[in-house]
Amino acid sequence: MSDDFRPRSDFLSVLLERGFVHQCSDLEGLDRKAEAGELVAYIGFDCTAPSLHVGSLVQIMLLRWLQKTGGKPVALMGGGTTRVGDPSGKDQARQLLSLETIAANKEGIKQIFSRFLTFGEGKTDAAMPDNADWLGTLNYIDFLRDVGRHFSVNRMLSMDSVKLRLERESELTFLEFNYMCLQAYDFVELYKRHGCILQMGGSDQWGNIVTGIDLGRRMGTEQLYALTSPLLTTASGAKMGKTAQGAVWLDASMLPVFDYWQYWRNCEDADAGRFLKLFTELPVDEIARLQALGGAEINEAKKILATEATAMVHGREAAEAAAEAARKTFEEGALAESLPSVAIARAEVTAGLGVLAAFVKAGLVASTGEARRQIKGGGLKVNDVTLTDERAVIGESDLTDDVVKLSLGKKRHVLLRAV
RNA sequence: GGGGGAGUGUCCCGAGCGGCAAAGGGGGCGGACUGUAAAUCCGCUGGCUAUGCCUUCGUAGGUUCGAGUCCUACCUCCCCCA
Repeated sequence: MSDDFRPRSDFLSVLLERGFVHQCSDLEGLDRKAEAGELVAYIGFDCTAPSLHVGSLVQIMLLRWLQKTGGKPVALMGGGTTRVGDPSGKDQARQLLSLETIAANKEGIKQIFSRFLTFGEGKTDAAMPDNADWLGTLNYIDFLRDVGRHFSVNRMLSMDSVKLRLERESELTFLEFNYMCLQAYDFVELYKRHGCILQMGGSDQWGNIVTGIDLGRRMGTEQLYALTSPLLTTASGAKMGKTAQGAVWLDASMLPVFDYWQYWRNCEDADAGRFLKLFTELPVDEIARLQALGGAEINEAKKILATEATAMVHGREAAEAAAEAARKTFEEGALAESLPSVAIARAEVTAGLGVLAAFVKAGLVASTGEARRQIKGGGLKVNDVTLTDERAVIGESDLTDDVVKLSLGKKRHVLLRAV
């Protein structure tokens, strides 16, 4: 990527300015296309999970910015390719999913996208095709003859994703090996169907995308383009979007809004500015000001990051509520109504609920054994009082407005609500 | 087809003379210090109705008072030869 390139299109201006671009096959060419208007670009998402998590957020934002700057975003559902699996350097071949699971996952993912993009039939309305539509009916012989002849095995063998597997002597099945052919074919197909000339994706997709461009040239499309976003890691090098509890889901039923807000609030200082640019839509000069805050003041920036990023996914109201719950919990030590809560039968409390069982029910610990260990380490609190006796019992006297607050460590809180 | 090697705590890597709930590390969680940060230090890191019981070392059998460890068969993966 050339440093002295100055984009004229809104689309690339925003992307470059906000740190979305890792590699691009031809910035100037793409810039001209974007400037001419109605740039159609796509990103593929596989359907391996019932929802999307923070790891896909950069990609989602790319599509959102495209739409905001006058382009047409296409979110390709990999209903077909999910049945194959990307080699992508992982040692383990991906588990093959059933058709029903894939269909269900697709539904969940649609929900997420509808919060970020405007769908419809208009010129800049987003579309969500599924490559199962064309891959599913593909005839093997026809595919080999029309498409397969354009692929060079020599080239494919030299690609990092493949090379890595070969070098590690880790098995790479023919099935996986074909993944990139199908993905390349998707690009050509989307060009034909939607006039899509740009494929975006994470930096690990570079090889696959370029293969698509290449296939396009051989099959007579116009010039296609590739643009990848940087692989996101936290300042200390960990992958984004994973916590001990699992992935940071963008679906409130899989991760409470409060926890989502907390995820951003707890990012490392060094990441705050970068994340504000990528995951919020605040103006960059405003972000520069926030980023410049030093010491404890950077917490203000992180709170803004959390609220803005949460508002994007869960709506402004829910985000404000999460921010308020956090403020009450951490800054006042008060009991906030909107902490994640778990319902429990009143009778259980009346009869006296053992603390070990209570924490397991709240989902804060995985087993009574873990609860015991945490108590020993001073990690569990009931209504902000550190537990010292694992045989303690929660009774009606512990309820305030039918609620007991259970805490694991300083940050994780759940309200147990008697009903 | 023939020969050689490997599979360990359901996060990963990895030690393991027949007494093993199984060394060590990474990761994670908790505590201290801070600012709900980073770095550092300390503790924890199979399950349970718990001085006991149950389930774990690829799968199924066997030898033994006792098997992750020895024997047999099978499964999976890797290497070499054909």
